[in-house]
Amino acid sequence: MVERDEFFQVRSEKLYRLRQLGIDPYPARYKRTHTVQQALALLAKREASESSAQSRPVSIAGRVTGIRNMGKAAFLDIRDGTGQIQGHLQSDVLGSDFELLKELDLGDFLGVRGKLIRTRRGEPSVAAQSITLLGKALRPPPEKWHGLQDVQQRFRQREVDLMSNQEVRERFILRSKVVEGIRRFLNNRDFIEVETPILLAVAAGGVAQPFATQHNALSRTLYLRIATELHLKRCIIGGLDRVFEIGRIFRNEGLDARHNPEFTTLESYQAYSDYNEVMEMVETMVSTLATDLLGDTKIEIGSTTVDLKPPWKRLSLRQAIITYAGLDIEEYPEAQSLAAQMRERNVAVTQEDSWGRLVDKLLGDKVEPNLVQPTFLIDYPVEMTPLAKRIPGNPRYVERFEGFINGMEVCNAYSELNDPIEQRLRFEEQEELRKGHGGENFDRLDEEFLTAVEYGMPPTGGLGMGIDRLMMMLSGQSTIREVVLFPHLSWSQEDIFREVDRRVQEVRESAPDATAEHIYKLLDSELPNEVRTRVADGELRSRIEQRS
RNA sequence: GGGCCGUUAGCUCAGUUGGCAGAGCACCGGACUUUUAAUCCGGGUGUCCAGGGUUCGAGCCCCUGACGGCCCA
Repeated sequence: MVERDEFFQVRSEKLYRLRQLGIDPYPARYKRTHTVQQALALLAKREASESSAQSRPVSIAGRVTGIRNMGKAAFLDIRDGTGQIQGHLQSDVLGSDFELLKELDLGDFLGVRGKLIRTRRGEPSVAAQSITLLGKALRPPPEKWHGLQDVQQRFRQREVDLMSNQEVRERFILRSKVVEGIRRFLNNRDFIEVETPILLAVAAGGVAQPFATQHNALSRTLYLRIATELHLKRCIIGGLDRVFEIGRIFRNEGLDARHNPEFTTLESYQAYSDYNEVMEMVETMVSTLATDLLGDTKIEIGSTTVDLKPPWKRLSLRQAIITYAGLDIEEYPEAQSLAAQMRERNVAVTQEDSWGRLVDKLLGDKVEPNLVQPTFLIDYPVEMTPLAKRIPGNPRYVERFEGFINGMEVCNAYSELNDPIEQRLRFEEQEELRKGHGGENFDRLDEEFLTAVEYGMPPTGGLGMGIDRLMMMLSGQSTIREVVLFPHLSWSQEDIFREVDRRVQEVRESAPDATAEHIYKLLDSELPNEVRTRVADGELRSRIEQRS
């Protein structure tokens, strides 16, 4: 629904007047000769050479972010993606073009052609010889000094956030550079980038609930991937010795500061390697990114300083739990006895928790918050990790590590299990555990993957890294929403009304004779709680009436 | 799930003891040919989150709910 407020009205009228004057407010193209950055550089270069050479006019284009109107002259701030420059408009120079200024608003896009000058106050400017409207805005930008602050609106209308908050723009430029840096790093190490399917018959390779969707032509339920792991290993099996994928994965779980239902991961697999080499790669990669992009391995996250310089601390999971929880998991090999010990330490546990789940809770509750400086926790119990290889001589543990920074998990890696017989058994164990612990997530048996491993798989070091969490760390943000351009949010009020209207329509179509009262009663009981509680009775009734 | 804080103009925010709903920016009208969050003169544009309650009178007090932020689980 378009809001027709005062601002919209006034700007619409300007739009109409412009068209009356024969001006196209949305021209198809404009011949820009310089970006703002190029124009500024050109001016600086000319001034440095102190040549008196006559300057040629340039054409720049961008959004009008400031207007200082002096009557027969005006100064406009023009911003493009590379920077901001001032346009100096004078009525005696511009003639009829100067009339356009009356219809110009903050937020409009404008082309300015003229010579580069520096004003009396030293501001680099384009002395306009002509101006061209490139795109009229019908809504005003947010307050120019504070920008858009409302958190919900910032995420729901990220474009407004981006246009008004420079640090937000810079953060997403950094994100692009981080991804680019990872690609370059891996390419330099002879990895190739591949793309694997998102729609799958079995969402395996991780421990999470998948989203389900429907393939109409095949009459088949498909799942959105929860990991890229199994297909990447099939690439390794096929002889692509070093592969990686940076892509979106989907996990059907709640939203909070660290979780978005879709997020980006890097997974890499390297044949003839193991988790020790992957550890080396991770600490080198992350510290290289920090040095290249932020200029230092020391980064500020809130009030703490984290130093990403290698080597990172290595600590066995068992030892970490002994240190931070005062508990040796080897002394409590049964879920029941371990749970009892955990209760004594005020860790919330349930009767149904599996042993692996309990260890995971210990890790999350007692260990993770303490791992502020970069730390690799290594060697995990086999129960928690169906895809990793056992440690020779220590078969209760697998060669796995997770990297933690600032109390947050940022990566997970294994010496990959390449024994097809054991891999099948480990998957079957997961299926068994699922039967005993219905409320928990376990990995799923993927027959196509097992067949692939049966063709023979080299020893391989694999890595999964959360790009969003890496970005949180590198940009010092405490929520994932600040590093995802368009994060998922719960129902907006507009969503709620749309959903109500849709359901009203649905009922009417299936039962054309239904009375308003009947529809009300039906929807009152059938609307999902999330929706029903956010529609007042009167609102619901009036929306039903509207449709009758 | 629990605790704390918040929701007031398009945006950023004030709002006294319960007594005519405010400021800055933005916007509208006017002045102004080198400004820098331009300046000057004039104009307040509102479902004070919603619904109840107390009261002569509620933005403010009470209850319920919604939404959001932070902290805890």
